[in-house]
Amino acid sequence: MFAEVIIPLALPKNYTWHIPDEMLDSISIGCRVEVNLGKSKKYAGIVKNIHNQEPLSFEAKDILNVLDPEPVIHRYQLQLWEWMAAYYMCTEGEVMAAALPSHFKLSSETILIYNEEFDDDFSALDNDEFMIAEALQMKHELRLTEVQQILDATHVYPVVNRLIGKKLCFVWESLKQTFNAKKESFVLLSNEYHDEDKLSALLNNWGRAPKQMELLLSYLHLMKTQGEVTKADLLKKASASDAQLKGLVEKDILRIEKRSVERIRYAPKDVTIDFALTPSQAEALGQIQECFATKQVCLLHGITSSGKTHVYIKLIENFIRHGQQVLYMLPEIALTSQIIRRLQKHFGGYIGIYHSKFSQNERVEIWNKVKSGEMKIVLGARSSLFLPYQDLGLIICDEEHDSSYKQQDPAPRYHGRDAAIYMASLTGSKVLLGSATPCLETYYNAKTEKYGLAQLNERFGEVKMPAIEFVDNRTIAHKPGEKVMLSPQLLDEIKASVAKGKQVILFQNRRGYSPYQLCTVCGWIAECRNCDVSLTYHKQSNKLKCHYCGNVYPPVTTCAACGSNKLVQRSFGTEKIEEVLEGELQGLKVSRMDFDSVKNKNAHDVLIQQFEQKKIDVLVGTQMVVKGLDFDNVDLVGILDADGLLHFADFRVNERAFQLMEQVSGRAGRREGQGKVLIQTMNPTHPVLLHVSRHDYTGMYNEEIEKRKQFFYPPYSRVINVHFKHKEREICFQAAHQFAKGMDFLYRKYIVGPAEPVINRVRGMFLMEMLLKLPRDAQMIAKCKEDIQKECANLHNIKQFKKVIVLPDVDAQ
DNA sequence: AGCACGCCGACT
DNA sequence: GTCGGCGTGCTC
Repeated sequence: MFAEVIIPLALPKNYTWHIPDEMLDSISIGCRVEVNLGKSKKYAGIVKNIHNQEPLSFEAKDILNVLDPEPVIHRYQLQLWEWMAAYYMCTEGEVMAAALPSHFKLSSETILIYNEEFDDDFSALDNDEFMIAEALQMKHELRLTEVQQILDATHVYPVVNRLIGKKLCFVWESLKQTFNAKKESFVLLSNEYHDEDKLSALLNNWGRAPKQMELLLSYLHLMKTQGEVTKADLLKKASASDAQLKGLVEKDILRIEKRSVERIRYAPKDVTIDFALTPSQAEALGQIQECFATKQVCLLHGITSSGKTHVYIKLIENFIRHGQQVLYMLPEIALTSQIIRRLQKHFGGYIGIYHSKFSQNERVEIWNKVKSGEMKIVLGARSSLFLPYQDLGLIICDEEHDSSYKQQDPAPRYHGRDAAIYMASLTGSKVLLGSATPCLETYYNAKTEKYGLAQLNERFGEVKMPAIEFVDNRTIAHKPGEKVMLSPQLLDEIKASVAKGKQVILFQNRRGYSPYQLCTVCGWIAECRNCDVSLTYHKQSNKLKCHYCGNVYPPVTTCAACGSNKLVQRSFGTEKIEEVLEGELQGLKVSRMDFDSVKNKNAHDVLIQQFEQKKIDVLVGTQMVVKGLDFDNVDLVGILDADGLLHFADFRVNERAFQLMEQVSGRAGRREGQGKVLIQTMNPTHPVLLHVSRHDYTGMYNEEIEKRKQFFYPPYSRVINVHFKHKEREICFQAAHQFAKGMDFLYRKYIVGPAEPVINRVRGMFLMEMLLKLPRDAQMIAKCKEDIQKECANLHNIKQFKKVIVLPDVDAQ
């Protein structure tokens, strides 16, 4: 018998291994197996299929080991992986790499083992060999990474090979098992003293060691109050030392036991729903349930602050009362402790959190609890789709319009929402998409009745939608060529709001201090060495930063082109706004929330809590302030540079700009009274701004959908964006054109480009892009994906294009 | 992703 | 003349 095995590598197809007879009983589809790949490397792969067709063109190697007594993933997950690889044009191995917590993805490491028969004569060894030999003699085993450290070099194979040749050591490939159950020491009373009489006798006849007696008494007290006592806890609460405890253990009064414990502390498992839905929420819930009777997917279009979460919570309750599991997906950065706390309050220990900030050990723990069905609700980012749900009833995809649902860089470049809908069709689950500003494609699907539609048009507690006002930047005095940062109107409004005890959020979609530094003499701009972007000056660190590759440069004081020192800063980022505000509004507390200010794990939460507790008057931030946050006391929101949101060459700009502004506006006046939004712009009659001012999603939708139809963009077409990357601009350019020529024959009328993107160089690689707008014909799209792959092979057969990287991005954002 | 094989420049 | 650089291709 043979097994088709998925290896977490970008192999073009799955490989087949032979199943030794003795493993036939223990192996099954979905198990991990240990296999050899290449000369010595070992991997843990997943069995996708078991069959008896002997491969003809090669001899299958034996499987070395079956690593799991039962499958780690379900059959439907293998189907999801297969679909994802085909749809998003990557390998199943790449999907596997994204899907499994890395502790399941073992790969071997080389270990050197000292040959004990060696006669310890190191005289014939050279310097490097001697250092390794010495270390080996002492430790008997060395990992290859340790050898690299000792020699301070990466290329250590020659030395290792010489040592093997001299029979000083041999090598061993070992799979590293990396999941460690967390162990904690518990303190227990020896069985003998469970007898009350013996215990009191012991205490009454206590001789020396008063400290030990004190500790014992503390222990007895803790045990009575808590039931279980850990060593760490006991020593801390009794402020005792290790030695005292050791004394008691040696006298066989106490004993210590190591036990595996859960890393994540779960709240008690109970459901508390302590609110009632408003009539409009109840109606929306009714609509959703009605939709689910006939449709698999339903869109909940609920304006900001309408209490969508309450509807979700009721719906979740329904599903888990039927014993089914629920996945609640959010974009990564909206997974704030605010929303987590809120759900935990209602569902306690039934809820598990899964996203990138969790350690690999924690992820394995959640994985297992989801698989066993113990965990009923998962709150997570897109990757939580890959967890092994055993009975998934519902997937909620909140803020479904958010573009960060689409994975960008490593393959699979999948869309969390779309993959969720596909997965739901495999598991027979329902999908609820939620948004105040649905993605155009989604709304289209709802309008054409592919999806159900539920509406929530009333803000919670009858809060009015904020009033939108524009500040016409053209009427404000400013230096030519420079942007208005803070208009007098805005400053006055800020002061007025704060005077009323209210809080203010200012939104600027740019971090840093100043997005570029310009030489006034010759027009030179400081740029990144690896990317075609201008560098942003960060005042706090006094550095220039590239926001594309993260490179940091010292600040420039003289122009690199003409040597003048007349450098000015153009445009402005969050950091500069923060500084200027602090100058303008003496005595007000201004804070900044962006990628730079919330780098470490807790900074974000700390900032939010400070804002909630009104320790901050004005919060300046990027996108981050828009997502997943809910503040009661904000009555003014300022959008500082609306034009910056409207000037991108992308068919989704208008949609995006509307979504962003509408979401930011939603932060104003969330509980009482009417909030105000002040938008600074050079173009107050821009159609998108008019729709924003009326909170008119449908108006924006109707206008945009017409354009999509006219220019054949989604939802009327499907787009695949093919990226080309190469170190040399010319080769990249030619390769893209060569590729397009190859596709031209069948797809002429669907090709846009190829063209150089606005940012034409990232991390030292030049970029080209070719967009395919394909009709919504599944067969044609499948054929086109095949042709892209073929054309890619053709390109790589031409020797100057061998190293051109071709990356297809299906349903590109 | 590794790792082996193979072809060209700077050293004893 | 060799050692070692990394470009190319294969792994069931």
